[in-house]
Amino acid sequence: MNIGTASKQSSLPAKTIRYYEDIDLIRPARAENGYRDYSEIDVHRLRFLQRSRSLGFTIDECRLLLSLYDDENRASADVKAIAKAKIAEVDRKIVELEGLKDTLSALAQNCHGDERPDCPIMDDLARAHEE
Amino acid sequence: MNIGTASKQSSLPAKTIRYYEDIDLIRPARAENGYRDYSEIDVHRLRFLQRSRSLGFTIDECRLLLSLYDDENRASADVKAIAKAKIAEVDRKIVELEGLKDTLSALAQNCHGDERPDCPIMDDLARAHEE
DNA sequence: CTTGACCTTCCAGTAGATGGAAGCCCTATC
DNA sequence: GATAGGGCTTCCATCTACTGGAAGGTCAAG
Repeated sequence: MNIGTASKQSSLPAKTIRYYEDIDLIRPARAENGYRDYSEIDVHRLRFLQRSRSLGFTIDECRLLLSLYDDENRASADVKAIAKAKIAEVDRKIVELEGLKDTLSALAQNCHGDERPDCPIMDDLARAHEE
Repeated sequence: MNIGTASKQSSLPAKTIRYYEDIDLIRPARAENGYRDYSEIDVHRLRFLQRSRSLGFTIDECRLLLSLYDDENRASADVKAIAKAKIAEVDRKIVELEGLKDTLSALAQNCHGDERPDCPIMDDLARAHEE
């Protein structure tokens, strides 16, 4: 099938699919006219990529997951380890963002937010950890 | 002062400071030998940038904040609006990451994580919203 | 035969830096 | 005066994961 069809079936933009080919994530056959020709298996891999990317795995992690996907003898523990590492990473990001939110909220709360120029947010940004 | 000193005083790598100059965020004087020569005011701006970047403001937002910083007649409401928009953005990201974490956690929990190859995580990635 | 949708390649740009190479400049030491 | 080091300069490349667009080939319908 052509890239447009593969795109619909995998929920990936055609541009992205070509890019994935560029970085050696997937290598479709070519039809005689030079068009890419995707098999059902290719589409499965594309969907696999779509799903793992949407779950926040990086391209390199996807590469690793794909190789495990291809490996009949993989241990599920290997997959689980990657997932757990990703969970920990997501957790760290959440904590970081919550800290950020608290700081910003505290600043915004103290700002009267009117026509006057004096502003605690600006003061904080300007002071910026002068000791 | 030289860039090395400005770097220490602003907690920004010299590379980053040069980059900020490249994108017109700051324009230091030049000494006769061609070295960048930072004033106290420059360092304040650098610290301002360091702090606002660390609070998650984009470069363009920093640019805007800096112009407000320079504006004696700014309204604190303008600053507060930017901060509130950023808070909302951070909130959206947190929600998104929490959804991600829940999905990943559910997958990981169902995976026995041993030597056997069968793995619910892989199954999910492979199934990937086939209807 | 033409139109329009689809496909191809290639090049550039996004955000925000960061790494490295080649080459000055400055200070200290011998 | 020579030299060694550290710091400074510019410029170019690289990273992530795409996305946009131009120029042009292909295909099916009317």
